[in-house]
Amino acid sequence: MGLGKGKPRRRLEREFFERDPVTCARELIGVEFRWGDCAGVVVETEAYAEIGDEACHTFFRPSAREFVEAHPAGTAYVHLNYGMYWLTNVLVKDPETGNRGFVLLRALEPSAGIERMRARRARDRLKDLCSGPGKLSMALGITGQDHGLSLVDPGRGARRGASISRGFHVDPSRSPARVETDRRVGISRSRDLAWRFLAAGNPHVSVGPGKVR
DNA sequence: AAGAAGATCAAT
DNA sequence: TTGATCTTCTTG
Repeated sequence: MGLGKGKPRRRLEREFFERDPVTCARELIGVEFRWGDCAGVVVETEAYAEIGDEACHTFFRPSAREFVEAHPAGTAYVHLNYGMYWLTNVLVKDPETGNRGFVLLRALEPSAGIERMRARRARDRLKDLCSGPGKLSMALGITGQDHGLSLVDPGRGARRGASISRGFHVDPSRSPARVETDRRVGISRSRDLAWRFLAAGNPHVSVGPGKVR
């Protein structure tokens, strides 16, 4: 469906994810995320930090701490939430400062493979396809099978036969996105950290800014 | 062995 | 506002 046939695109390399999670989360806004024959522009993210953030899985899950140790920056961290929905993250590790954590993908504006997304989601309206972390994982077909896959080494990772077009792509000539900052959604600890980032005014987000208590 | 909590979603 | 659904971790 025309993927890769538009403007020139550059894949984000591992170095992009070798920084602190908050910076990464902010700078992923406006970047295209491709997954096989589907893609969307990232319009909402959240940062989670290994240290000093009680909402991060590393705070209460030993297995998450082991995952951080065992994998390089740019690895997919996919987990099942509430027994029903897969949530997609990217592992971030800054080798300079030692800052480590995750960026949660919370919403995309669909840009390719839309019919496929509609079928997976059983929804028609564009805004219902990827406007939440569980929704976007479902729309793209991301599951626990993809936990541990590299998003920066195409063709390598846990799942055999995966598409080579998995990962983040930018148009180098694009103007920087206008980004809004807000508190994170659905957490009970470390509520006060303003580590959620949104494409300003974009209708494809999960929850608009200012609506998180 | 059992219980609780959890980065959600859709229907009521 | 509530029910669905299940893995990880903690406690006994």
